Amino acid sequence: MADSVVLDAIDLHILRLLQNDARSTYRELAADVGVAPSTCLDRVARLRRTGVILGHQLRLNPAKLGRGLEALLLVQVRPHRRELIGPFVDRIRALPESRALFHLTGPDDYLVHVAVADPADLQRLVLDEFTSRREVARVETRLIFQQWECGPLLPPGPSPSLSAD
Amino acid sequence: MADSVVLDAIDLHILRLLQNDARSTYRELAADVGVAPSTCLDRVARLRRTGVILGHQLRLNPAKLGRGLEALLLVQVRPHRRELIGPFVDRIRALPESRALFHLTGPDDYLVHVAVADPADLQRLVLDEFTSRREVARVETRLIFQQWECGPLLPPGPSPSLSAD
DNA sequence: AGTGAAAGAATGTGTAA
DNA sequence: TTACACATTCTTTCACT
Repeated sequence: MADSVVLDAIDLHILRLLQNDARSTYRELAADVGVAPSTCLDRVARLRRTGVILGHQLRLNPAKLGRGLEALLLVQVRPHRRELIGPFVDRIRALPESRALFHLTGPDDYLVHVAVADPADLQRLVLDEFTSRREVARVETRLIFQQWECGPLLPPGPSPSLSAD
Repeated sequence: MADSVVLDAIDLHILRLLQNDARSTYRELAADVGVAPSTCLDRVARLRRTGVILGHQLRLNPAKLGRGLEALLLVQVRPHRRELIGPFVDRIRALPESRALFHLTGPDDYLVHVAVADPADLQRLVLDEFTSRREVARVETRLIFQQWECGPLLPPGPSPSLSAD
């Protein structure tokens, strides 16, 4: 499951187009890539089967949902043992405020990306859901001024621009 | 983009279902929610128009694309002035290794989520694209052991409908 | 908000390279 | 095995109620 899959120029072209707009139809993809629509269908089905494409996700605007303030919480869990971090991870993932959770190297064991209504809501979250837990030794809160998505994720290598045309 | 949007129980139900599977058909949504398919279409179109739904994103597996190592880079930019950070942000966003970029409060000005091939690739990225830049005062690298998506993003509070700005 | 029809897309089958 | 054309089925979308 962690092994690389062989992707040719057509696969990469399709992935690049789908990352621009995940709702493109197979007709549109086919026209851009220069193959038949049914071939595009086969290619995408294969990418999905081999685990390159994990799924389709809806991107929502947190501000429009009453969660206009986002923050990253750096969390130290002590002691850092399986029987404590399992329940910790489960609990954090289940919070409606949590957007993403990372287990990291370094002085902070976890980074939690949260979206809340306002500073008072953030204070409540930190006090009631983090520092009140026995295994949480320290929480450092960093507000997010602004965030950006970055370019499409594509394989590294000498020819990142091998487009099929 | 900061206009108030009022979401009723049907909107929230649709959003919850679409976050579970962004490829659900309007027929399936309609059956689950208990309205006509065309009503679902109208609701989703409105959520899209009002900016609640920002778009559909393809979720890819970085490991399958030869980027099996992910890390978070905490970056200090000195001096932290507009004429320096504008080009910095543009450059980082354009890197094929960048997945997301955050401008933060706290001692580290930026957090960059990157996906690379291996530790040597990460070392090259840090040295050639970060510490070699004059405005980058410090880079702290934290490897990602594991990461999790969290539950659906929904409005806070006991009231099923609200307005947000 | 719901109904039904027309347009369009997804998907399976057969077939040739 | 891989790509393609075609046919069938299902979905989306729009005019009307």
